[in-house]
Amino acid sequence: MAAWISSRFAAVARTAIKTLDVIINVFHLPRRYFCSPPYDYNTDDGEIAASTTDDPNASILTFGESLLYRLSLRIPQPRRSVYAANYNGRPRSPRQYNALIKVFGRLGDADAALRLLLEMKNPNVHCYTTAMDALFRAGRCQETEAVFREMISTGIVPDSVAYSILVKMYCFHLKHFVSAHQIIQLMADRGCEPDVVTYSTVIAGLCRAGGVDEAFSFMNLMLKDNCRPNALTYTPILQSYCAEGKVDSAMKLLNKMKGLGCPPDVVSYNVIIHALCKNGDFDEVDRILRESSNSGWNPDSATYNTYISGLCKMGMIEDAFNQLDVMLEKALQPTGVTLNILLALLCRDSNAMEIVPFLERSLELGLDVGAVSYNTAMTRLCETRECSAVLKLLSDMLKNGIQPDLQTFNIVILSLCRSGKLQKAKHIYQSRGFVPDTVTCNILLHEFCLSGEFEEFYQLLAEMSYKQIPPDAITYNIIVDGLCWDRKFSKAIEFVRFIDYGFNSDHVAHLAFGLVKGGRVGDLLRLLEEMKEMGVQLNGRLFEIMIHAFCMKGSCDSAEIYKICLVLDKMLGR
DNA sequence: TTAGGGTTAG
Repeated sequence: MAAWISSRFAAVARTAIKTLDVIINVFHLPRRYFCSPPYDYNTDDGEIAASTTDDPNASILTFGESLLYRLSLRIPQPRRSVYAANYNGRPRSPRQYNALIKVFGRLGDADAALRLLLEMKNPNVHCYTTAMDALFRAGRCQETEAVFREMISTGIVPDSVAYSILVKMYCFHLKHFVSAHQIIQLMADRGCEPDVVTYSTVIAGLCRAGGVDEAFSFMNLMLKDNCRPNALTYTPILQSYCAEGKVDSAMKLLNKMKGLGCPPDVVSYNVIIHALCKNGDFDEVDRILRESSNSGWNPDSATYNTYISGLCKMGMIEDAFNQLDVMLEKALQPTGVTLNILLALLCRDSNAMEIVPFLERSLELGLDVGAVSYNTAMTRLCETRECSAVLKLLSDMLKNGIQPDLQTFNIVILSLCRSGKLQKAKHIYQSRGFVPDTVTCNILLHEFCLSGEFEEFYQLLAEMSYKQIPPDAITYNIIVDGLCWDRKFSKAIEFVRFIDYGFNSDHVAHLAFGLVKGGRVGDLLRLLEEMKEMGVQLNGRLFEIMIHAFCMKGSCDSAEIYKICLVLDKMLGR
């Protein structure tokens, strides 16, 4: 066994060294950056040292203070470079305003986009629609419509772009296709003909909602209205087929598209290549790439990122590096996504201490390091219980003007919980402007259970309901665990009966574990009897979990063994 | 009008 572990370790180490070599070569990183001593951060009580700021004389901020200060800036400051590079301080013409509104919309900063629109004297239709799009991207539907109405009230006649954004909102966020259709009819009535983008938006929305048949029906309507589809109209359909595992149907449609007058473009091929990679069908990917020039398309960085990522996921690291070479030989630039794929590999195979200097150097080189890169690194550091390093990276993100996303904060909260700093985790959750999701709540609920803070546990559940944060299967399991740990066994049983109309095997497993651990074998036997009467299948996995619970409980003396036999009898239907 | 809306990779 020792020899096997030793050889396995050697293989992992070789892969890690190779990964690092490739990253260093691709991004032209001097090797010394990977030999530097561990980065300097304060390991005491989650404080971030002032060395993370530019001012060497700055006082030491606690993590909470530093974070609260940042979070209190509800509206992120505009990136200076955006202004400086383009407009020497302020936008002047409507076109400049529009470009800037678009930038903020893409950065997810709808407030900044809206502020710019409001400071304009006479915004035109372009500026209004770009601001609408920024609000749509931030999920702020009511305000999107409000800007649309405001535009009309100023006497501007909405064009197909403005209507298409409303259609997009109804399809993607509200999933109300009847309203989307009504808008299309309304615009036609008002003399504004829906174009290929308007129709393609609906088709993409229907596909996202799982309605491929409806998408085809809608395409017939589009053809009836003399609007010709293009590659962008068909690509969401290809995507849906692939998501349903119907890669053959996707391939057939792809081959049919040329004859339909809209040859597939690089994105259409990328969708197919992604599906083939997921199935491990790399021979077919090779064939498609070999024939690309004859088929009238050129692979781009996304094509190779998809391929390289697929190979990495299948553990084919050598092949992945070979494709990276091909990509670079074709003079395709490695993107932020390439960086993230390699970073994920580095996180998997290398020492966690290499990750921070790697990110720092990537930034220095001007690589497209974004929230995803930091999240990948922080997840790894959270797994290795390096909470201080996670906080250091959060600090770096803020310092470098990279907007943390919800996933970033969830990783930080998890990391704080795992290192016993529940108060600081709660501090983030309660910060002004922080919008938690199901994952945030699951992390905290689980932690409240572990630390026996049941009052907080029930309060958070009430908040989830109040804030309309939907629970998922993990939340249900945590609730079952929590009720059992709080010795509210009857409520736990009642709850499992209630979820999904009764006795989901995953939740039952949690309940069985809690009942055994709480010494409520009688309740468990009655539960198993009830399930049997209802025709619910009792599987071996459930029994394994219960035996595990008995073992965890210890004291496997004759009385406990007797109880196990009772449970086994019940399972076997005796 | 060389501005604004629909498809892909982590």
